[in-house]
Formats: sequence, structure tokens, C-alpha cells
Amino acid sequence: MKLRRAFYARPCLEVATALIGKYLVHRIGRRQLCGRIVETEAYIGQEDQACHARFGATKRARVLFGPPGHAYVFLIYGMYDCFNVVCEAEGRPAAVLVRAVEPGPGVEGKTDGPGKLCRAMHLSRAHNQLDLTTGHVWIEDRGEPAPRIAATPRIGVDYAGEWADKPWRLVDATSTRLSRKLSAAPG
DNA sequence: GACCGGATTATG
DNA sequence: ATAATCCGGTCA
Repeated sequence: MKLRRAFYARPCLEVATALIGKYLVHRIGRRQLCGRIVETEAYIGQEDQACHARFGATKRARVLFGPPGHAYVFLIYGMYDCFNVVCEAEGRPAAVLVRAVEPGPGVEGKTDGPGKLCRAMHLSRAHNQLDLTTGHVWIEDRGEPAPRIAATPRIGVDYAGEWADKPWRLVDATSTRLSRKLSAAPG
């Protein structure tokens, strides 16, 4: 079933973890594109120097300060879109970036990266601020058991000082479709 | 109004 | 290792 507002109105890391194994769905007319989420990243608050809310509620980051359960989609490097879901209480800026999904029926192209999955699922900045509890893009729970989760540092945020080291990237540890392979476990 | 650099990807 | 490519944020 479709995730409701209460799901998103929780601590960002909790949401980022719970989203692994859920299904991202984009309905275009009678057509439906979906993918199983296998990789996410949490961006948490103005203190987090990797989070777009670090400069406060600017025009771009304003949606992060709004109510949970809305989409935040931004353009990166002039050519790729990144899809996030706003979480935590209104007024507390935080979001979960969806970094990889396992493609479902109807999805063409690779989905093992934030830019790639947006391209394959036809998600773009046109969906920014969309309410995921009422719109034509949503996330649903299909009642599957929770996957085994692994946590790693976030990707591409080396500029964020101590915040770059936080293990806020969550993945389905058994998935073969991550944006990067997990390092071998020590021992 | 100019300048800087990025939550990426494809290619060499 | 590096190019592609554009917008947001900063500082003037």
C-alpha cells in the first residue's frame, strides 16, 4: 500500500532505512513505472554541511523545510536530476536521496545511480514539491520482509568536513544493483 | 553581475 | 583521469 504522511514524518535515518525494499512508482497516464529501492542517503538539517539546507531556507531548499512526504528534485552538474523525499517534521529540513532501484516492469535503462534512475523512471524537476501521498508519484509497501541493511559513508560529499564521514548511506546488502559495490567485510 | 563548484555519468 | 553543462549560492 501507498506510504502515508506518518511514514515520512519520522527521523530521517529511520526513513532512509525503512525505504530500502519499498517500491517507487511513477504513474504516467495508464502506464506505471516502478522500481524496488535498494540504496538511499540521508541529508539531515542545517548543521549537515552536505545538505542543501545548510544555507537556510533559500528558494531551492525551501521544500526541505516544508511538510514531509513531498518530493525534492534538483539538477546536479548541469545534466542530471536527483530525486529525494522530504522527511521529519515541518520546519526541520531533512530529506532522503534515492540513489538506486532495481528496475521493475516497464522501466528501460539502468537505475543504479541517482541520475540514472531519474532518467529511466522519467522523474525530473517537474516533480519537485509534488505530494507523494496524493500525487502521481509515490512509494508503496508490498509487505515484503525487511532486507538486510548495510550503512556506508555518503557518496560525493568530501567537501562536507566531518559530515562526509557519517554512515548515512543505506543499502540492501544483498542487492547486485547498487551504484557502488560494498567493500568486502573485514575478517 | 561575475565567479565558483557540485548529492553524476560516460568515456579513455 | 577528465569532459560535459547549468544553476544556486556567494560576494561585490
